[in-house]
Amino acid sequence: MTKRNAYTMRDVARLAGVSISTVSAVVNNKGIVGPDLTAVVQKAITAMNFSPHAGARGLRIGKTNILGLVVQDITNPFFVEALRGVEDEAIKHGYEVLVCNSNDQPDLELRHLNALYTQRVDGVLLATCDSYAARQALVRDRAPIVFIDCVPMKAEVNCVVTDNYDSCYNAIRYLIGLGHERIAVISGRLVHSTSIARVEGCRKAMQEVNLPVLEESLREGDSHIESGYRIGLTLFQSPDPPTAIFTLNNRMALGILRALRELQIPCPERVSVMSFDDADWAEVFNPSLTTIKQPTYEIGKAAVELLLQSIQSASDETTLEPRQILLKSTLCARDSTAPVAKS
Amino acid sequence: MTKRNAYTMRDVARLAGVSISTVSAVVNNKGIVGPDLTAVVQKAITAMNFSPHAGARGLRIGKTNILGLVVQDITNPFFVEALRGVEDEAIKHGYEVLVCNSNDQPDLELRHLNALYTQRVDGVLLATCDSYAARQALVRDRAPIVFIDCVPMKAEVNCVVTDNYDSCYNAIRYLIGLGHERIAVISGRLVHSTSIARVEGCRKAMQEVNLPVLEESLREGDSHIESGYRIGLTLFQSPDPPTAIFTLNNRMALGILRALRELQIPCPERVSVMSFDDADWAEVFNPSLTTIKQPTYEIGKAAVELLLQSIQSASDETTLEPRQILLKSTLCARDSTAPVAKS
DNA sequence: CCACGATGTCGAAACGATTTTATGTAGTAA
DNA sequence: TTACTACATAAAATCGTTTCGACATCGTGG
Repeated sequence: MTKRNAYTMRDVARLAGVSISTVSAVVNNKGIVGPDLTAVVQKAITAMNFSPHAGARGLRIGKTNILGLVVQDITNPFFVEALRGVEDEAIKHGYEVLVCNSNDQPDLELRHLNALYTQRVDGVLLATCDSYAARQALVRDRAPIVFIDCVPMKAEVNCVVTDNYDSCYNAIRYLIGLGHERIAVISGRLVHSTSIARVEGCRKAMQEVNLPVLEESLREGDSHIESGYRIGLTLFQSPDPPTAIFTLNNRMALGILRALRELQIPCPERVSVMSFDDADWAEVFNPSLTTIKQPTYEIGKAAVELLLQSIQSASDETTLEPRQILLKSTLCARDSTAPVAKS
Repeated sequence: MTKRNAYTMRDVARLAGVSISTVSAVVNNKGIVGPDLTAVVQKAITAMNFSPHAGARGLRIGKTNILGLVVQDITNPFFVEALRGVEDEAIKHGYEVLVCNSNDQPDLELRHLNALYTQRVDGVLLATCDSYAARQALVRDRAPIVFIDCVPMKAEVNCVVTDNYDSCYNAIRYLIGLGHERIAVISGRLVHSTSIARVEGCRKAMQEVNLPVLEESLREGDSHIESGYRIGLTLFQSPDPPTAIFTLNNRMALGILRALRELQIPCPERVSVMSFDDADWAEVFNPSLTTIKQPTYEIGKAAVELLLQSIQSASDETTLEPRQILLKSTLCARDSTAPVAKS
């Protein structure tokens, strides 16, 4: 069905009584075909509901007009919003987007990258799930690539990320400003460059005011609700629980809140909670949640812009210095954070 | 870059000292090449990091191994979870997925469908944003199609949906069982078959117990937070406010909850809230939200299975009766619903 | 009246894979 | 030895486009 009844340029040419190359010229409106013939061809095209075969076109011109996007976890609203930015920008430039979810599995990510290469996508956007694997080597000389959110360690690559370090530095400063001294930080998995940068930012802020950086209150989660919940429970069973918790991802914040509710610990009276990543429910929550909001949509958009430049320069045979784009976040102060209670 | 350095079968053949057809036979392991030669070819393939050009292959065999997925609104977690189901199942059968977001705009949806046809995808999964437009005509004789979630009105098509009618019937019965008589229903836009079916289910349950179906408490929203909020506000400014609210989508429930908080109306003491669509925050909310949980992942999975059958039968030239698959939902009773308060 | 760009159209050769047909080489039996 | 079967490989046609060079037509200026 798919191809049986599909009309080709030859059919159109026959119906219009012109040659194939004329049809091609009309389809790609090269402007070298006379207006009367153009009209005839156009009529034939619409009559047959003809649409050119992208695969054949791609084979000939060596370009598919498809971009690949590989994300760690499509379940995370962060990546969905980035995807929107990617898609909108891609469409604007006539590209389609092949979306792959690696589900935080490096081998699946690799498989996706290989599949994208087989499809000969013109470029790849990658939110890698393992900053230590040398992914960039795998795609080198295959297709231009731009990393988003999570980038390879110590490698000069094109990437677009939030300024994680600064964001977290500011977040902790904010908590310190409220009088908190016992601050727990719950990070995502430390194989992600994002997590590492965020933790560093937190550390810096604490050290700056000579707060002891409590290793036991720096916990590594896995970005899912369960880990936040579990860590929350143990954190409050310790003899000297924190007065503020900063989760480096929004779903772990949900876990913390569940733990608090279960333990009947009032927020923000006894403990302040703050989270990286904003979400639509954050404002409606009771108490509404203080968050750091990333310019998520813009990350996707900027990444595509960078990728298209990269593709362009590759076809020009010019070399382009890898660019690192850092985007600023916003601190959304709400009700889940409050000055530390006197004890 | 993309194609400059890309090796072809000819290169592999040259390196291995065999003919192109032999390489092809090895790549598609047809099992007709001797074991020793196969080894030689394999070595050449890995040495060159060769991977076949999907476009060329597709051109020849008339199959791209790509499926298209068009959704109304990728921002809605429902579609993300369905997407996961689609992708996992697609990968399992060697397909890639081209994801498109129509953003609830019929013209954008149409544009996406045309683009997918141009790409010659082997099949399309469509969550249409307008049940009244005759989308199926547009794709007929182009590619097999399976509708998910939102289907065209009065048309015999392949589709996979939740049993919306029954789900809502049961939901309202549940509220009635708690003693509620003044029940407000907030639907999504009534151009979606889902909304229509859900409203019908609600109506049936109310009529069955001779509850007056209050047209003024049946409000049409647009599935976004704002509309829930706005409707919530007006609903409680009416002289005789409802004792229970059932939103037919989870984001509108967020809007309702915001309105309740702003108006200082306690839930569930003064009003019970219930929502279609479960979400990860629903359980953590305060009070935790009673929801109807759809088998979202399964919808995606089932849709791909159906689509692959459809593709198969199309290439067999056999005809297949359109199938409608109805999946059951689950009622998750939590704290936001309670017996009606005595006044 | 011829030479000459300019303009507009066409024919044919790619692009990289698959598949059919043809060819070659052994091995077996008459 | 010859013929015939098997089997492994080679060559060529094909899929639907794009694009380059060729060709025809025409008006203009010499």
